[in-house]
Amino acid sequence: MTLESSRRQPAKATRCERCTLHARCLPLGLELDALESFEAIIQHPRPLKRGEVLVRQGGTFESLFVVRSGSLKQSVAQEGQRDQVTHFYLPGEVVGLDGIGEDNCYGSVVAMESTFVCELPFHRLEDLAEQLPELRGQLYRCMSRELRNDQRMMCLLSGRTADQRLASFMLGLSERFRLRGFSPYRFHLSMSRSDIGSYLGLALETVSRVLARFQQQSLATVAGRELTIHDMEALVALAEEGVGRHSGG
Amino acid sequence: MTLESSRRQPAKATRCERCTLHARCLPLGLELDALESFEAIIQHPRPLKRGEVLVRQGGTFESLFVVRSGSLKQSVAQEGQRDQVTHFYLPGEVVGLDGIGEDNCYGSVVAMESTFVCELPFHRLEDLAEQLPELRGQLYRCMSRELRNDQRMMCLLSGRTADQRLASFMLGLSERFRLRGFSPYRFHLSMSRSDIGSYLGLALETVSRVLARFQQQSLATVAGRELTIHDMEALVALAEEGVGRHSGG
DNA sequence: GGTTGCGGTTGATTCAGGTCAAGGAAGGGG
DNA sequence: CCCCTTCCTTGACCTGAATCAACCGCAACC
Repeated sequence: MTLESSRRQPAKATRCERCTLHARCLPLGLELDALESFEAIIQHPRPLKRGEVLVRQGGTFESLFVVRSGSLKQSVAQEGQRDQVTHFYLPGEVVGLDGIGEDNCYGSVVAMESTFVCELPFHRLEDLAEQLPELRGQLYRCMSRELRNDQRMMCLLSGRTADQRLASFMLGLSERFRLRGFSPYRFHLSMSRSDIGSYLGLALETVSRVLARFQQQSLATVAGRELTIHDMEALVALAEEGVGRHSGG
Repeated sequence: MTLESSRRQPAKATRCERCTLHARCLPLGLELDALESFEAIIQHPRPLKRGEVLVRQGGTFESLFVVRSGSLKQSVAQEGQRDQVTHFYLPGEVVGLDGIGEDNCYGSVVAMESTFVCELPFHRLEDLAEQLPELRGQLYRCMSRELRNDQRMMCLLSGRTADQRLASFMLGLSERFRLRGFSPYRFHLSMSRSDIGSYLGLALETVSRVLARFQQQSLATVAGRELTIHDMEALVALAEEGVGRHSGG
């Protein structure tokens, strides 16, 4: 379900070329005129404020979204259970791939701070992809990358300790920021401890404690939501370390 | 990496229409002549014996595979850690979607019993999809279905107890067998306790104990690898039940 | 027939992390 | 300014599941 069109901003022509995310976004590799056709289908819902809903669980699937600035989380509400955070989305990442080929959306997607997105109505994107092999390739690539990420996540959730989960989480974010041209050593966590806990399958208290421990060990500093990584190598070693018999060795 | 072509069986024309899985397979919804073009690209590697490798982790991605009979598991080997089972594949399911748009395969796929597959060389499939919107749609649908399954799995792995994981697992298998025309109440587990444990993020001893408990509670009977479900409703209730504060309530 | 090895079960023990509880810091609204 | 709420931290305690270990059944093989 998209935002009501009455609230949409007047269509400003988007120039992907000028976008700082161009090198990491969906239309990557499109020729000039292909890019123009692509830009023509982009819509811009009004900016979202912290806590606002972009996609409502169970709502009709109509569009993919690309984060332009800000960040969002996807969470899944299940029968009689607390919401569970399944994804965080940073600028340049595609929201809604899991809705393709289904009528309705699997989870809700909520802004964690002021957030701008580009909206891509899926039927128009599909039409366009029919003519642009490059775009088709990009779509497949996005989806399979997400499949691999989810699998990595499944491995993380089943075999690793709380420390290792947090280390992997921090390294993952660090890498994503680095790829987007930000510092991989120092960045802002837009999600709460509770979101992190839900995402990593830990109680929020555990998240808090592990972060404190990392700080004692001089691996990283966490001041509120400002994270500074001091010892990347140690974090990598921790994240990859095998434990026990069941999860590795 | 596919099996060496020298070992391939002579190309027998495949008739998807005649296949019992037709209604649940990739070419679903193709017109007659489209179906013929599809059948033309199908190859048949020789049948796999238990333990044989269909896809080797890190090998070049070339093909998707559809299970025709038998079953396989995907497992991921990580730096200094035990292999982790990430998927089980039953007849009609598509293997290899996570390799699309990457040079090499994310995990290894191994037969758990004598298994036949149809091989679809991806570049040929892509060419064909260019002409067949229906096929494109089916590919997207498969991938997004897998994305949703992985998310469900992530939720299962982070918030649920051992009993709930096993209950969900059994119900998931039951449903998959049902959809394929087999009994949802009584079926064969082609995977070991250790595979189940790895998949569900549990020690194999825990799997064994929980199964024994289910038996005591008359929820199901497990004789070796023959599983009989006695109380489907109770299992559903167990699987959906909220626990504690962190995972629900 | 004995041996070896794998898969599975069961028991005893341990511990990582969940739960409960209390309180502090920060931000927003009246 | 205070109040209220939300987020975070820290401590005490408890428990579910991992670990360690012994053992059984069975099939393959010599």
